This record gives sequence, C-alpha cells and structure tokens, in this order.
Amino acid sequence: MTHPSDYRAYFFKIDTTIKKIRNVLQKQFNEAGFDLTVDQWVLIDHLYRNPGISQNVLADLTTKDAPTVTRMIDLLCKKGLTERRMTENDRRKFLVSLTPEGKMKYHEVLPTVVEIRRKGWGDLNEEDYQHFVRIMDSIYKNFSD
Amino acid sequence: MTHPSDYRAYFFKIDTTIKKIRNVLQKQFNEAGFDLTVDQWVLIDHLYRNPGISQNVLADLTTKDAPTVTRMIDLLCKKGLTERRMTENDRRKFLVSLTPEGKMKYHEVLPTVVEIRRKGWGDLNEEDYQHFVRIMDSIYKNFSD
DNA sequence: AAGCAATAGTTAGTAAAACAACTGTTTCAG
DNA sequence: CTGAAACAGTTGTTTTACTAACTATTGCTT
Repeated sequence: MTHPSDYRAYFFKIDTTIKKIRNVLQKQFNEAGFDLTVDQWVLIDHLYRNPGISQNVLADLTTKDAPTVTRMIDLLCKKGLTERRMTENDRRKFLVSLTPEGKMKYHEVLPTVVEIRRKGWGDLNEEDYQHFVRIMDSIYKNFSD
Repeated sequence: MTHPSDYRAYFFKIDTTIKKIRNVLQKQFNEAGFDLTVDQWVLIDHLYRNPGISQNVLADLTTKDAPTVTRMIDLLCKKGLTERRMTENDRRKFLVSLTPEGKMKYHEVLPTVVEIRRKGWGDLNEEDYQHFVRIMDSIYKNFSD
C-alpha cells in the first residue's frame, strides 16, 4: 500500500495544526496586549527583514494576494507601524517599510514569538525536521504541477 | 542541535502548504462549476458521514467556532443543500443534515476531491505518513498544554 | 509615435474566522 | 420549586481571502 487508507486525514491534520498554532499565537498576542493579528505580525516580520519592498513582493512572500496586502498595509499605516514611499523610477510602485514605531513593535513582539515557536517544536529533532520539510515540500510540489 | 536553525520555517511551511491545497481545490471546484467553497465542502463531507448532528458537534469536527457554523449552515440551507430539524427533547438544538440535493452534491463533488487528495500525496508512502502524523500530532500536542 | 499588453495597486462584493455579547432552554442545587 | 449555572444557537464587529473589475503607469511592437 503506497497510500494511507484514509486520504482525508492529511488535509485535516495540516488544517487543524495550523489553526492551533494561529490560535495560540493570537491568544498570546491578546494577553500581552500587542494589538496585532497573527497575519499583521507576519507582514511586520517580512518588512523588518526586507525594508522598502513593494506590495507585490510582499504578497509573494506572504502568499497573500494583492488586494489583501493593500488592505493590511492600509491598516498598519493607520496604526502608524508602516509607511508607503513613492519611487522615482516607477510611479506605480510604493516602497513599504516599517516606521520607527513599527520597528519597536517588532522588537516588542519577537521574544514572545520565538518562545512560542520553540514550545511548538518541543522535543522534535533535526531528523524529524528533515522529514517534515521533505513531506511538506513534496505535497506542495505535487500540487504545483 | 535539537532544533532547526530557523524556527520560522515550520510555521511558514505548514501555512503555505495548506494554502496551496485550498487554492488547488477551490480552482477545481470553480472550473467544474460546483458552486461550493472548500469550507462548505468540508461541512458537507462531515454531514454526509454524520447525518443529524448538532451545530456544536459540527463546529468541533471542523475546528470552527459556533458563529461560523451558524452562518455557513445558513448559506448551505439557502442553497438547498442542508436542512435544520427541531429536536423533541431539547429545543435548543437543531439536527442538521443534508437534503437530497445535498447528498447529490456530495456524490457529484467527491470524485474530484478524491483525485486531488491522491495527487497531493503523490509518491509518499506509508512510512512518510507515519512520520507526518507523528510530527503534526506532536506540534498540536505541544500547543495544547 | 501610437497602440496594446503587462504591471502595480485599488475598490467592491462575498465568504470565512475569531471574539464578545446576547436570547432562549435545560439542568441542577439549595 | 426557584434561581443560578451551563448549554445551543444567533447577532454584531473586525480581520483576512479570493475574485472581478477598475485606474494609472510602463514597456514593447510595429
């Protein structure tokens, strides 16, 4: 048998696991009073590492689509955490980056996130990680053809 | 080293993989003209296997919360695919089940879903599946404590 | 240089997700 | 039996997701 008997299971496993992680993260954020959603955090994380990228690139990095990114950046700008700057060479594009408050927010939230990542991975080891990556990448690739 | 060097990776891997699966499913649904979202399909799948369950149980099975299920059932009822029946012993509860049209929809959609599950799992084998389940369950459990 | 396709971003509409606050019903304890 | 707690479901609000349709800009092609 090359396939698990119940094909439904892998979709549900992935789905419930990611929901669990998101729920735990969000609850920690709320308790800590960070005033951020998990998706907003992910955006901030990417912006910290890649300051001045366009919204399109940001959409790619987060696997979100353009309208979603537009609205999320709108929100983050309203919160004073990000800013859009015009480019000189291409007037269609914005360069998005964190404001000083945005960077402060990043440093404020990061330790909590790191701790939660650590907790989630628990006692799983490097070998597990390699299995994990291989299987996930394989599923992803199977769907990309 | 008991932990992967980049803890960010496992969250992103899971997140992008489930999004990919959902996207592929949704596109197939749209192309086939099923007029269903992936989440609606999941609900229908559970209702086919467990006819006459309450909305609460449905929420548990799908790891959604009660208001979300209320609204989704509203939608599916409007489409004529599900129905609510009152119970005699407990007037708080509804028994939710598929209408004949709902059951037809299930049989209409199932072959496509089965084919996509198969495609996604590809050449991964039973051993991979056991690794997969063990790692996912472990992450889930680590977050449940 | 003019016309057209491609690109960056926005707007609008619907679906879903989480939380809080609420109605109505049942259960159970005093 | 009565009042409080627990339970099932609904409503309201905010955020995210996807699609489609749209504006504005850029680049290519002929």
